[in-house]
Amino acid sequence: MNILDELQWRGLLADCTDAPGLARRLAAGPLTVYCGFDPTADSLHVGHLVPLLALRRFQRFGHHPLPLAGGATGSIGDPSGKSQERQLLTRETLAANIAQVKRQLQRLLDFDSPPNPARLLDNATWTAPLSYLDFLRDVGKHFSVNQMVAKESVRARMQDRDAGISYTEFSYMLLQAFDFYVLCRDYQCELQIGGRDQWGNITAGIDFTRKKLARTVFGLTLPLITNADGSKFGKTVAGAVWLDPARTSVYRFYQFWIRADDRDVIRYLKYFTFLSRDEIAALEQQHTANPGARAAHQALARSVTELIHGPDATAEAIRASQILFGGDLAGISAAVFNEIVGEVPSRPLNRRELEGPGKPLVELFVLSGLAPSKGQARKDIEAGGAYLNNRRATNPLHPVTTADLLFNRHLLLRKGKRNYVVLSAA
RNA sequence: GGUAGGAUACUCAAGCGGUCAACGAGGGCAGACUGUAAAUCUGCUGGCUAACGCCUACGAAGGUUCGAAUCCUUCUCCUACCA
Repeated sequence: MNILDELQWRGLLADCTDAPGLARRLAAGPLTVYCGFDPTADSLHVGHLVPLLALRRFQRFGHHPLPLAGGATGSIGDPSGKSQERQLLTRETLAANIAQVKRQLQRLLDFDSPPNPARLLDNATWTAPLSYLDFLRDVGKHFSVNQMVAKESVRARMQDRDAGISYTEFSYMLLQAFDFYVLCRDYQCELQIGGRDQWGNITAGIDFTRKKLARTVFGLTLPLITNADGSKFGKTVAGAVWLDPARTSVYRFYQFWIRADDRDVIRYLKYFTFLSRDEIAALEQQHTANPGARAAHQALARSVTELIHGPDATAEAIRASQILFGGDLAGISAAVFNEIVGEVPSRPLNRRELEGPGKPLVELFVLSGLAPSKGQARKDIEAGGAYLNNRRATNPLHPVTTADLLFNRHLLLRKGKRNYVVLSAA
C-alpha cells in the first residue's frame, strides 16, 4: 500500500494532476511534498486539519513534508473560494499571526524523525527580497492573463459586478506558483497538496515550474469537507472551531466532535484520525449495530483531541464530559467538581451579590453570558430550559443566595442540554 | 448623464395611512421524543418592566397628518433599460 491508496480509501483524494505519473514517481522512492498555510488568523482551525494531517500521512509513508507558512501570500489574500475582496491584515497582525501559525505547525508535524523530518518554511523568505521589477520580469512574463482570467477563483469574482477583484488578489496565484518553483529548485519538492479550491493555484505552479526548470511536478487536492445536513464544516454559532485552546477550549473542541452527525462520523474518522482501516471498519460495525452507544463518536472525539491537545488535556475533557452528561450531580465530591471547573466556560462572581435576599436567576443568566438580555433569559427560563446546579428552575425571579453555592464557591448554570457555565465566587 | 424600479429585523421576503415590534420562509434558541445524533411536533426569536405599559426600530435627514414602514421633499447606495 502506498500513500495514494491510503488517501484513496480514506476518501481524501479529490483530484490529481497526473495520477499514474505520480504513482510511478512514488514507487521510485520518497519525494518532497509541500502545503501552504496562510496566516489569516492567529490560529489554524479544524478546516486546516485535512491538509495538515495529509502532510503527516505522507510523512508516515516516508516522504518529506514541507509545511509552509504563508508570510508572503498571507499578506496578499487568496481570492480562491472567496466571494468578496478581503481587508488586508496590518503588518503587526500579520507578524503576530505568522508566529502563532508557525508554532502550531511545529507542534503538529514531526520535525525529529531522522530520515524524513518535516521542515518549516516561510515564503516571505524568498519573496520579500524580490523587487517588483524583478518579479514582473522573471515571473509575470510567464503568465498569460488570458489563462489567469479563466481560472475559477478569478472568473467567479470578475462575473460578480458587486464584488470584483483587486489587482492585488488577482496576483495571488503568481506568488503561489513562484513558491512551488522555488521549493522545487531549492528543496527538490515535487508535489503540492491543498484543498480543492487550490487547484488553480497549484496547476499555475506546475506550469511555471515546467517553464523555468523543465521539470515535471505534481499536484493533488483534498476534498472539501461537508456536513451531512449541508451546513459548513467546522463552523458553529460561536464561529470557527480553533486549534488554539485559548480560542476553543479543549472541552469545547472535544464536544464539537462528539456531537457530529451520525451520517458524518465514519467519514470523519477517515478524514481526521490515523486509526487504521480495520479499526474504523470495526467502529463502523459497532455504530451501525448500536448507534445510541456512540462508540464511533467517542473514538473520533478522543482521537482528534489527543492529536491536537495531547492525552492529558483530552483525558480531562473526557472526564468533564462524563460528569456533565453523566446525569446526577448530587453527591459529587469537591475534587470531582473541580475537574469540570476550568473545562467549561466560567465567569467570576462577586460573592456579596448573593448575600441577604440573593440575586434573581435571570440576572445570573445574563451575567453568565448564557442569555444576551434579561428578556431572553426570562423566556428561556420560563420555557423550562434553565438549570441551576443541574436542577431545572422555571421561576426567573427565583432568588439565588449563598446557600446555593456548591462547595461554598461555585454555581453551575445550564441552558438547554449542553450549554454550561460555572460562576465562581471570588 | 437620462428614465424606470428598489433599499424592511440574522438572511430572504410581505406590508403601501391607524388593527405593525411589523405576514411568511429559512436560520437560531428552548421544550417534547431520543442517544450530547437525525427526523418530527410545539413555543420563542428588538430592549426595559411582575404587569398596565414605555422606549428604540422598516437606507439617512426633513416635512404633511390626530396618527407614517406606508404620503411628500432632499440626500446616499443599489438594480435594469437607454446614452
